[in-house]
Amino acid sequence: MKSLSIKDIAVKANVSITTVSFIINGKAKEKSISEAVIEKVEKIIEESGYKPNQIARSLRTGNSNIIGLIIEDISNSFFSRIARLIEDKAYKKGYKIIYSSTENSIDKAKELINMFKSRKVDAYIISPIKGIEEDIQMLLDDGNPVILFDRNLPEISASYVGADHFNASYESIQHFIDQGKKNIALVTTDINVEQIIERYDGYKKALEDNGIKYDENLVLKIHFNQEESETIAQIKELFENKKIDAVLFATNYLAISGLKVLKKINKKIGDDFAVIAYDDHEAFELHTPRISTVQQPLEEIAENVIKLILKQLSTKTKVENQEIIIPAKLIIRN
Amino acid sequence: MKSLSIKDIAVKANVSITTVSFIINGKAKEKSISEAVIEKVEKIIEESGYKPNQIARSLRTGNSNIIGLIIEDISNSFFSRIARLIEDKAYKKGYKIIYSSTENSIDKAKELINMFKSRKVDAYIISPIKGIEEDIQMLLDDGNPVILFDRNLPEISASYVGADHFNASYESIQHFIDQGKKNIALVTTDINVEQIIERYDGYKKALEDNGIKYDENLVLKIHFNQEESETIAQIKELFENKKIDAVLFATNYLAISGLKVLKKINKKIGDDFAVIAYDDHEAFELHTPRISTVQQPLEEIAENVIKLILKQLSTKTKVENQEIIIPAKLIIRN
DNA sequence: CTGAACTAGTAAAACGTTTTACTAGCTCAA
DNA sequence: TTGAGCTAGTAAAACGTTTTACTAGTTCAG
Repeated sequence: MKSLSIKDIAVKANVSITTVSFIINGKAKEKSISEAVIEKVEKIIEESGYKPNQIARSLRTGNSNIIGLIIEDISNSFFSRIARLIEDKAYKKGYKIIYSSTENSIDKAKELINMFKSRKVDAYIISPIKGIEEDIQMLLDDGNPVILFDRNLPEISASYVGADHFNASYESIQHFIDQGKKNIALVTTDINVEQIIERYDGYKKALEDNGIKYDENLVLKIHFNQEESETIAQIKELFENKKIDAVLFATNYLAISGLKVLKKINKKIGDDFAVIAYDDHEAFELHTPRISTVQQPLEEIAENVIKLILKQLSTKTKVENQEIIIPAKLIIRN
Repeated sequence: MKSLSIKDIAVKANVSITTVSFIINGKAKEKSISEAVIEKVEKIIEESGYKPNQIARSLRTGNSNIIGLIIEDISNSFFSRIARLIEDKAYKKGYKIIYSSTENSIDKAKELINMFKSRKVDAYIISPIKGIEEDIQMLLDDGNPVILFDRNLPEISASYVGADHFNASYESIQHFIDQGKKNIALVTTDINVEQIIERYDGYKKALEDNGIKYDENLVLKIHFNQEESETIAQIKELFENKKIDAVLFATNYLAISGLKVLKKINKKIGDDFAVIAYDDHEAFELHTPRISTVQQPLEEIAENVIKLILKQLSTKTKVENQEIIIPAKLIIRN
């Protein structure tokens, strides 16, 4: 069944298309359409269930009321929670989200950007990876609102919202040291993004400031999209063959793998072995013993992302770029 | 900066818009465009980085290459994992996903359907709630491909993909009984959807078949969008005041709350108290002791959803509705 | 040498909106 | 009495494609 068009409404109401359009868009008053006509048309719209074709509208106006969200993986709870918060807030302002996962692939990320571009999304929210700087720069050059989050790209001057990874990591290590730990491991990924590097830098700096020698054997860089079984094997090897009394996991899924290893080799978390995980996860609170964690302020991140987006969307003029760094919280659980 | 249009390409190549369009759409051969022209135009497109405007294309052709996904909550790991799998498979076929969460609100669900409709999505994948039957029926009447998943709506004859909730629940209870359990509780939600009802029916039938009297005091129906603290209080009340030796949680988030309660009141899972959770969650494998779970075959569900969608999209003619029920797996962990 | 069939393309309509520029009739102050 | 300003609208262009129907020239069988 063909759906109704504005023309059908116009014919039914015996007025011009223009008039109907003005009424739909709330410009009736300003364009001096009489009350009687407004009522008549509105009634017909109501009764017929007519809904304007957004595609035609987009084509004409050049904006889509859609915000593109590009993330690493929607099934990662960090991203899915952020996505939900962003969706909620965007929805309230009449924007819809169209998302896609990059899986850390540069090609896929580039493709997604092009896809969104040809779909004329109104704004881009991107958790970027290295290697797509050029593409993002093009978006910016074309005057598109772009907000980076979670990971920054230093070469790009776009607005950015993210947690203070360096300090969170630093504090975690400091906490270990305050507890008397000496052999502190870091399990991180080899993916070359700012936020991971900052976590690494925080680790290193904290050791250094406390006069503990950095030992590269205690840093395990996991290849970012390998099978979990391999990850587990590598962590197992680290835990079994190195003298370690504390470990910081740089992401929640690494921590999950790490906890599986501990279970497997029957190593207990306790006075002589401490663990902190980056990014909270339901499993951590339930784990016995409970796992300490660095909590990113998801709500605040989402809030700020949307705030920046809306600001950019509402003013035609280029807005000053802003970098919003929000402290992360170290939650100590025992 | 204005982006390029097909017209710009046509002018540069000194051919007509039509010719360019034919080339873009791979119809050059069939429309007998010469090899020389094809090459020239393709070169210009390549060099200029021209990408067709999908909005104009959608307006003209009437399809968008977008699939609308309506779920309860993207931040629930069951849905985010399904979403990811669906996204992957759809992406390979050139479709993008636009999703939204209903939060179990009928109004929001209706609104979302309208939104997707006015965006002319090519197909709808919906995890529905009661109360939107009419709206879904309208989509079907208009000839839109619609696949329901996870939850069926008995009054609607659309294609459906989901797990066999009744049997999974039945088997879980049977397992408890085989272990000698007598006082088996069910913690479920009061949300009125097929899949939850089936889980309840399976619980009841298993008790009945084993000659155990159904006791409504052992069934706790949690209001679906209340604060977690209240949920915890209600479960605590159940665990403390009723004689229970086993409990089945009808969703993973209820199980998470339940496990928190057990931790709080220091009740141990073991020989005299058994737990099974519906829908797996990373926390369950890591929990001490590990939590047995009913695993839904996510991959298979996503696979079948996409298969049905693609089948409907590829044939213009109405496809026979299909109901695909996939067995769920009871994973016993100790 | 004719005209059917093929080659290589093109002009223009259509998709459903928004928006600009216009009109015809009226009022009313100078 | 005139013309500026208001009222209540409308016609048509434009957004960027796809697609239908057309053409002008060439080939080649009969």
